[in-house]
Amino acid sequence: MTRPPALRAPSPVDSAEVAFRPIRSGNAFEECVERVLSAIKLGLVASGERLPAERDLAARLGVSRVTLRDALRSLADAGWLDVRRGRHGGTFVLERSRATPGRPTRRRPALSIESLEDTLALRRVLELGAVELAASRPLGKAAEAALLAALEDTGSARLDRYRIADSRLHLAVIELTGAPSLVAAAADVRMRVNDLLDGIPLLQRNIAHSEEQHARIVRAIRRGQPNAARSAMSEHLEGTTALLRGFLS
Amino acid sequence: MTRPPALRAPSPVDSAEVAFRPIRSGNAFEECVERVLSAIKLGLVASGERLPAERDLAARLGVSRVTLRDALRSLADAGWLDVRRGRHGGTFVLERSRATPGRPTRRRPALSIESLEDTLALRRVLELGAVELAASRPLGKAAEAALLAALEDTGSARLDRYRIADSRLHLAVIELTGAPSLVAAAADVRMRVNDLLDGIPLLQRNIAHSEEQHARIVRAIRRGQPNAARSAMSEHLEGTTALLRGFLS
DNA sequence: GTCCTATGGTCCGACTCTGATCCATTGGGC
DNA sequence: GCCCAATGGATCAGAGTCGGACCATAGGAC
Repeated sequence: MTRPPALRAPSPVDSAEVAFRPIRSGNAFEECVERVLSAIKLGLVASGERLPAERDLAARLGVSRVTLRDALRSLADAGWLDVRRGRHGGTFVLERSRATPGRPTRRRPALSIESLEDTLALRRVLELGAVELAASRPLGKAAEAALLAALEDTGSARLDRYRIADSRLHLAVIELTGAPSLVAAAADVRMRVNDLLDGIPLLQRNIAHSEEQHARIVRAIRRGQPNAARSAMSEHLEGTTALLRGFLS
Repeated sequence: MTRPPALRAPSPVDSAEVAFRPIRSGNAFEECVERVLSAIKLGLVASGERLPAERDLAARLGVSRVTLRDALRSLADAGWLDVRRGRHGGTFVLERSRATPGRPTRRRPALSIESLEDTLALRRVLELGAVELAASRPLGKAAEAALLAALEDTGSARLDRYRIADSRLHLAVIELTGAPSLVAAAADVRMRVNDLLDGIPLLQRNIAHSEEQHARIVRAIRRGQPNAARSAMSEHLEGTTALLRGFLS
């Protein structure tokens, strides 16, 4: 079971503190960069795919086109995007050949033990709850196909692509709940976990282990077994949880 | 069990849609109003209490003092706050005598059946996960006292104050997890639920029923019984879930 | 080959928000 | 009684952001 380590006294949280937390985590430009980068890193837009047209994307993000363009240009400069004009132009996600890792670009999040436990707790709650809900709903043909495709992808992904395929699979599971807010929250927390994992080497044997667990999770969902799905997911999350605790504490 | 009604086909959710959702739900002014009002409506600052000083609050919210002041003035105009100068001045939460309900002020959220189910699903996941986690952690003296105090308050709250006391108790439970992100997410979703409940009459007999369930939840937490806590909470949430589905669908 | 259309590229005037500075009020300490 | 400290009140210059209009490019339809 994933429990906060041992019997550490529960650190109190004051709701009033939380109620007055910052309204926005940065200016519009930074948040645009963050969002688009997240979409790429979580595999929500695949390599080679086109982002929505600037006018469209700006409208969806609720941001002016000027601001969005600044963000896109900054990502293009950093080697994430390729921007092309013309009839069938657009903004395309580049193959991320790990060739431009020079610029860190990313503000590293605070790595305190508290924020680590905070992130892990939220992830556990969201992903366990979601997988349970997903397994207790009827599974449409299309949804099942998407799920299986995502599972296949993690199986065939090479080491440097594994994190993306893994994120995509987890989000595919959560999409099955049909609850957009749940997907959004899970995507956010997953980015936080990925940022933490960036500092840790990924081992081939971890992947093999993960793959068995992924298969179990998907099987339980297809069979409509919420409890089995939940416990399989719990075991699965335990892997990265232990890994992160070990490296960062 | 709280399940989406019957076997309705799962509405697909596209992660890419979710990834490009609006970056901010309004301008800085509106979000300040929203936050402060939430803190009041959720009972995070009680009637008669003082908000943090403007300079302090502005810094915490990550907003300029001018903007925050606009928001506070607007809330004072609407009868929520009393602003006083001088040595021991400040911004105080007024007794909300239900006397100023004339101005709706609040933009009513979209009441589609999808957004209702979305909100309920997220609430269920967050609150069940949180109560389970809370019950599986050691309970400090101070935390236990706070929990019992919140439970007392719901018991003695009159009908027009019940919603606040109820919210406060639920958040007190979630605070026990020690995970600020979880508290923040739960506070947000709870505001969404409260907005929905605003359109529905509150019955005395619903309250009596709720109180038994609250007692069961708190008992399970104090005894360190995660499963019991979870199922008590599940049953409890079922109440408003059925109520909302009935009225809004 | 010409035109049309979907896309990115550029600029401008208006509005919003910020950070800083200084003023006004009030109650307690000395 | 005087002064100080903690608070709200007010103003301004500058940066950030927006909405809209117009330009540039490239491929497809005819």
